[in-house]
Amino acid sequence: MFQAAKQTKVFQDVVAQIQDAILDGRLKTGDTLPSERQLKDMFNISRGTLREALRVLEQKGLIEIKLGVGGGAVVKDLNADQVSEGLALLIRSQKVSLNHLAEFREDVEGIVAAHAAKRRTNEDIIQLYKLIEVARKCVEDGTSQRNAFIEIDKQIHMTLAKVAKNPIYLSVLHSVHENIHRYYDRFLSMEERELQENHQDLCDLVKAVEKGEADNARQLARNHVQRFNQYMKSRKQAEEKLEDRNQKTENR
Amino acid sequence: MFQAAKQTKVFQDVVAQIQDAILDGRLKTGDTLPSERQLKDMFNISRGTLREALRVLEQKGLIEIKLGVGGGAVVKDLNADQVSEGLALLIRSQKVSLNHLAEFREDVEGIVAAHAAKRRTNEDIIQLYKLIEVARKCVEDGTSQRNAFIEIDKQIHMTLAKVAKNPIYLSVLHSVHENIHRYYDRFLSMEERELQENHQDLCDLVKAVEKGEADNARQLARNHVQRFNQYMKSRKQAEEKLEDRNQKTENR
DNA sequence: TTATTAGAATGGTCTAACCATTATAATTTT
DNA sequence: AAAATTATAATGGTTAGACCATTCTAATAA
Repeated sequence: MFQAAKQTKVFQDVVAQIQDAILDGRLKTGDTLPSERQLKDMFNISRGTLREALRVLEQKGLIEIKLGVGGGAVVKDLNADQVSEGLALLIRSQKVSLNHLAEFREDVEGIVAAHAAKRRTNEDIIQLYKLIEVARKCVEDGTSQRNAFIEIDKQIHMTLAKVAKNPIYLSVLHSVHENIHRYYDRFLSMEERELQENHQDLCDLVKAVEKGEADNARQLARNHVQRFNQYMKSRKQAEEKLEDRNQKTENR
Repeated sequence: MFQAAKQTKVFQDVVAQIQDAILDGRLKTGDTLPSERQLKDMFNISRGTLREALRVLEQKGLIEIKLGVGGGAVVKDLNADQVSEGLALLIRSQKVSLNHLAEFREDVEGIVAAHAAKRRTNEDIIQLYKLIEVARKCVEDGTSQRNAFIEIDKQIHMTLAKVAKNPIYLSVLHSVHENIHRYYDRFLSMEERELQENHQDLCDLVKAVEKGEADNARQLARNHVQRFNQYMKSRKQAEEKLEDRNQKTENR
């Protein structure tokens, strides 16, 4: 019902003023703010207080601070980093598990694929097929290109989110991919056959999007992600069993 | 492929150390950190640098800083505030529109309802019916209780997200509700009939969840949110037309 | 017993200095 | 003249010490 009461702390007022200027467009992406020594005089505050404000703005992802001559606070382009950071903290604090993340990804990638199928343009399709082609080459080069394939896979999914034409999905999926990676990295070693399967998945998915088959695209995307997740979970279990065994051996 | 290189700035090192302690559980929710003057000696840094670190941790939502005797940095319980703040910035910077938000909400509330139908316990159902009952009373009291109804409606949706047993949905929906509110507040004035419709929607939805009818629950949730959104959009359009007319009058 | 007041601990802010980094200009070398 | 080197100055990063504002606690007074 009510809004938070007025901020009394000086640095919060400074944060609010600069943030408003950025969000209202008075400060645009790439603009450089005056130097700290100028700003402190403009706001009539001390440098320490100003720097606390800048630190907050930096953490919010609104500015980036560069060193040296010509340095200073530069207005950043807003992206999903903040949402991502939030999710990352939730994961590290063990409020979110791999299973939660996997389920969420299945659901959302399905929806995204369906929207993409409804809204794709010719340019979108061209871009998707280009990525598919790159992925194909990775598979051809064999398992040595595993990491490259994973990267392309991610790019294809992010491109689909773009094609879905709703930036919220882009932000959210970016966060999820960024954070699910931490699980992936630990036990990722796909076999050639699995790479091929995944590539085929993506081909079918893009085809469905091209044809505008929303429901089909949804299901294919879900299956693809599900397969990926299943693979990841079985790897994780295998690793945990191994750890258990090692632990028991140590305890003898 | 690579991780960010080592942080050289002192305050970042301090942030990392305290953050790790919190996320590893060495510092628990509610714990109070030593005073700034003690901490600065422990880290062997100046108070200014320490305060920059604390500001960052505060912005991350990890600590809360209290004034006065016995004050200091208190470890906060992690919740969806950060994800929410990120989304709020995306919206205010006009990278996300009401339509985007509405679509996202329709999709996600549908999924959440479906999961809830699969995972509900008896306790969940009891809690939901209690909320439904409160909502009924609001409708009975008429349009004066409009805001109360909206609040209960939100609570029911958030409860469904809890029942879905995946905290990511809880975080994400929290963000969406928090931010869609800014649109709502401006043009919200439901008629009695509309309140009743909405209440009926919720009744049907909870019933479907109770019976475990996932697909049905998904569809009902989607419809309910869609109706809400439609209502909001038409109100918005009406307001914009009015503004246009006023503007033209002024220009004469 | 209750109300008031004084004290002390703690965060908030200020000042003034020096260090570290870096783009640019000046200088030297080739 | 061109390229490499070096100095300069602007800017963020850090430090130290002081004082103010807030708030809990305990001493004091009613």
